[in-house]
Amino acid sequence: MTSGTGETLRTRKQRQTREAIHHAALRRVLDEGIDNVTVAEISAEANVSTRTFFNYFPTKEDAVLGLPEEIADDDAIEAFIDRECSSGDLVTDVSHLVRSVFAVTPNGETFERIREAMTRHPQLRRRQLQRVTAIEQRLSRTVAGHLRTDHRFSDGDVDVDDAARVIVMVCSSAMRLAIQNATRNDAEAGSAETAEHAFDQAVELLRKVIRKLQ
Amino acid sequence: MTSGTGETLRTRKQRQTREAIHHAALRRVLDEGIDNVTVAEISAEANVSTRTFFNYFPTKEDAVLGLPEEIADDDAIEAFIDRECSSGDLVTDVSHLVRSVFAVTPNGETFERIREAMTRHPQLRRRQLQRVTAIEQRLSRTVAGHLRTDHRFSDGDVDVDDAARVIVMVCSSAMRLAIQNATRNDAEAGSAETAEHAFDQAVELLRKVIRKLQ
DNA sequence: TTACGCGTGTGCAAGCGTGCAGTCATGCAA
DNA sequence: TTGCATGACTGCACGCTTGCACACGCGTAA
Repeated sequence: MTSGTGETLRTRKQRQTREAIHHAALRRVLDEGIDNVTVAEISAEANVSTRTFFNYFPTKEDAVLGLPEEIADDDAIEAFIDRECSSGDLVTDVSHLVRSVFAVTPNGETFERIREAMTRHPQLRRRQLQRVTAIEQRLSRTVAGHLRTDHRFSDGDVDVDDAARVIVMVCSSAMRLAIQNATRNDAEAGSAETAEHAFDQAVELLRKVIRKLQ
Repeated sequence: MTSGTGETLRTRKQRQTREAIHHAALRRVLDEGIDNVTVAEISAEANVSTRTFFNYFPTKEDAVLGLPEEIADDDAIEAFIDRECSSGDLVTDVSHLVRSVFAVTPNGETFERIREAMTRHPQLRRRQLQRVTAIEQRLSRTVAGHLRTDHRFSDGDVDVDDAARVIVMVCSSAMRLAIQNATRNDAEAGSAETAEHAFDQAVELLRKVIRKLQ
């Protein structure tokens, strides 16, 4: 009965509803501006009640951004860090970790439309930046676990939990900087490529400035 | 007619109203928990309409925290940086700058009660942390202006505006860390002194970790 | 096929937050 | 003292967001 990979009817309906709400929200916000569209209107266009709207997305902004079902859980983070954190450079590793949580790139066209909406409406960018800080605590726990195996932090000079929080904070700063750069009004017609590179550039910049501060 | 320093009747009444709302909010939230108190109840206790409540504070949380009338404006920041940013160490200077925006310590007892409320209700701490990021942009502009006179950044190696944003982000991370440390549930009965030192400790920690990351 | 359990959709009521417009008090100048 | 301009307080209407309770349909085991 399922068309895809063991996808049950219930699950499929759910995904369709989520996408219907997301697309309706994105379309109307791009057409009329976020402040001229109500949740009721978006819900009507997606054929659900407003109550159902909020079952799928916690805020109107999130519906426009089309958040993935759930931010990667601890296990996913754990798996990722095991796979990718081998460069030996903490800033690089943690930066990639922070970035991975948001690397849910939908198809190109939709991505561009979301970026366009974020550029036009600061509230959307702010919301996206908040998502970064929202996961800092969870990331800190994971990073702390891995710092315990790092020889540079085994001398007891600094508390490992504190160090992890600092590192995550600094790296997520780079992530926020990248988001800001990718959604500046004066940005050249960015394209996904620019958005892809914005993060790497932010990390590189972070590294340069740290060096100067020494 | 005015009791204090050229304070007109209008101004005095305004301050009294603000304090009445703040104290009512803080008292009831500490007594009953933030989710068991409505804006209507607080407003009633302060003898104003709910509409007036929101004329003074943008959110219920802000009323509990008792935000100062306005975050220091550009001129105030400018004056401060001229006065204090002379240590020759950018991390120190900018950190003090970030900190100064929040150095509106009310009298000790009220301060302790606010800290208690923040410790008990994460929403309050989150709100306080948001205030830090909210002023990052403004601080970045000021810092960028001063970086142009810094020999380390006159070589054109990195864009001054970008560098300023990175530095402010990193230093405000320290500020956020300090706020978190000062309002942890497992903190020893902190006292204002701990809160005072939390920030310096955070900056020192930041410096150590940066050194290890090199 | 039937019957049950559970997840999902919905309406309703309440609280939060804001723009608008009307009323009233304050501050100021004649 | 009087009169006016300005700004503060308020009510109202609306939109956002959430908890609760109920109804309905999907999934499943017999």
